[in-house]
This record gives sequence, C-alpha cells and structure tokens, in this order.
Amino acid sequence: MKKAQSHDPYDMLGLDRQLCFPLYAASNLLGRVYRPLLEPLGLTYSQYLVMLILWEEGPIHVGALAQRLHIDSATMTPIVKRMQDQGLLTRNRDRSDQRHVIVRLTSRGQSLKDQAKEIPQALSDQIGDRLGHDVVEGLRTSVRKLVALLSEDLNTPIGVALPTPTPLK
Amino acid sequence: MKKAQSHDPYDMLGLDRQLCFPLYAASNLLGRVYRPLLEPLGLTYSQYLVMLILWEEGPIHVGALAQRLHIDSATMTPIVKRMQDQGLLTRNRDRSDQRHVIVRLTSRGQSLKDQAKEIPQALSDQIGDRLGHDVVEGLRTSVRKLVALLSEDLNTPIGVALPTPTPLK
DNA sequence: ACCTAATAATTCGTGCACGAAGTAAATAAC
DNA sequence: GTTATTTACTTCGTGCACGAATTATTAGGT
Repeated sequence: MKKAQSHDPYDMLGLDRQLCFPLYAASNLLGRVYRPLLEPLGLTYSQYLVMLILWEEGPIHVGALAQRLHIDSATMTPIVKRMQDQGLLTRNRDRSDQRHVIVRLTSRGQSLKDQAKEIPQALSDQIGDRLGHDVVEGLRTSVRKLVALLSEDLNTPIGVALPTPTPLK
Repeated sequence: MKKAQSHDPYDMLGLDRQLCFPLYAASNLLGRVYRPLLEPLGLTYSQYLVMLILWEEGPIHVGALAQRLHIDSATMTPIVKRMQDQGLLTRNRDRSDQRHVIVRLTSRGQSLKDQAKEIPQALSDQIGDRLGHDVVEGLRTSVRKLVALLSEDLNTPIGVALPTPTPLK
C-alpha cells in the first residue's frame, strides 16, 4: 500500500522528505504568531502554556508542570521564577514533602484568564478557515499521537537501532 | 460538516483543545530524539538542517538559508559562525554584492554526508512502523500546508482580527 | 555626483530548552 | 539509627530563537 519511493539513503536527506523539519518550522512560526497576541498580557508562549494548565487544573508541582508540557524540569524552574517575579503565581515548598514546590496562581494570575479567553478561538478560526477545519482536526489528533509515541519512547529510546547502521547492504 | 463543539471561549483554553501545544511538544521531543543521533557528528539539530540544505543545494547566502528554514537571520548568523569554527563551512562576502555572505561546505562538511545518510531512514522507519506510514505521510503534508499558511500570513498577519476582541457580547 | 531608500548581515538583550552536575529532603536497607 | 538510594528541584554552561537597533553596501531619485 505504501508507494514505492526511493530507498536510496541519500535521497532521504532532502529537506522536503523529512517530517521533523515541517514540525520544527511550524512550531517556530506559531510562536511568532502568538508573540504579538500574548505581549499585551505580558506572557511568553511557554508562560502561556503554564497558565493554561494552572487555569484548568489549579495548583500543581513544578515537576508535574514540566511533565505536562513535555519539557525538562530544568527549563521549568526559571520560567515559573520569572512568572513569580511578575506576580502571576507563588512558589512554596510542600509542607508534607519539602522536596516538592507547589505553584499557585495569584489573583492577578487568575484574572488574566479573562484577557486570554479570546486568543485560541481567534487563531483556531483563522487557521481553520484557510486550511479546512477537518484538516486541522486531523492534524491535531495525528500530532498528539506522535507526541504520545515520542514521549513514551524516551524511556525505550527510538534511535536504539542506529548503533548498527546498515547490518548488510 | 463541522461537529458542533462548545463555543464557550473559556473551554478553548484547555490544553487539549489547542493545536499549537502538540506542535510545540512534538518539536521539542523530536529535538530530543535527534540529539543523541547527531552528537556523533558533532551537529546540533539546527546545524543538521543547515547541512541538509547545503548538501542538497550547494552554496547559498545567509539570508536565503534563514528564509529556507523559516528562522530569523539574526538566528542564522551565530549558527553558521559556530559551524565555521568547526571547519564544516566557509563564510565569504559575495564579490559582486558585498552585502551578501556566501556559505560553502568545506570538504570536511561534504564528507559528513556519508555519516548522516542513515539517520532519516532509521527515524522514518521507527515512527512509521508505530504510527502508520500513511498517518505519517498525511501528517507531513498537513504540517507543510500549515507552514506555508503561517509563513505567508506573516506578511498579512493572522492575528489582525484580535485588536477588537469582542465587538459585542 | 549627492542624498535618500532599501537591502543584507550582524550585534544586543531576553527568554527558552537541553544534559549534566549539585543540593536537599524523604525513603529504604540493614 | 546510621548509611545508601531515590526523588524533586535547582544551578550551570551551551546553543537556539526572537525583535530591535546598527552597520555596511547597493540602488534610486533628482
């Protein structure tokens, strides 16, 4: 069922044949689209994602936050620190387990939700209208499957077959 | 044809409803998958993308390189500088137009192609086998459409409808 | 020729994103 | 109960990625 495309390994090095590159480009471009929309709220894109979780789920540990966004906890720490400096949230040690740090929205952080609520709809409409809402929907579910695959395979690495590059040729 | 999902703006703030978040996560995760594969070659992921273009198309200006990868030229400059330091390429002013800087592979950069040629096939197979090759193919074309849309709309900004958030409610 | 765009690359400052190493607290081992 | 191990977060160093401001060069207007 798969159409017989070239199996010359060199052909695979074409930028257009890769899946990774469009994803990389799309992610960067989306970040660039979000920037002017989030600037009035004083949020970066990563900070916006943190807010989405806090608005939806309430107080949460730093590690859980990082896990939810599929980023390293070493990346999360400075993000929530800056957000604390902005008065959006508080960071406190868990009294029952001093290793955990609980992140909580301040009232200022809570109230920001009102200003943010129009953003996803506006973007979703704009993209959906031009790309086709069904295309966007399929894209969303496919990418989520890919994310699920990649994040589970970070335990049993996906590239483990590489150490023996071409057994025989 | 579109199924009637909630139009409550607050519902749209759910992390699972967003298209942008899976793309962000997928891009980060893919970068993490590529890292150990590219480390033996001494390349970062962005540097790998630059190499793909140079292998495929030969000498190119810094600006064109940035445009091809949909990143800012201010991001490109330090990348090619580091690659020059590694002896992978040369940077020279264009004699016919001193504003342009031409990037060329060195022989060392050329020869790296041999070591890289197995990488995309290995990943493509691993992901395709688990996600379905047809799913991956559909994903690839959809994301490319999205990229095309986003990059053209950066001239006529996509978020232009936002300055009037809710005309009336 | 001269003065003004426009263009190409770079520099600057901020914020992610990562792996590796470090610190401190809770748990296990014995 | 003291020592080892695990867990949660932080610190550190490198490399992107961006917008804004600079510099250098070319192209246009008169």
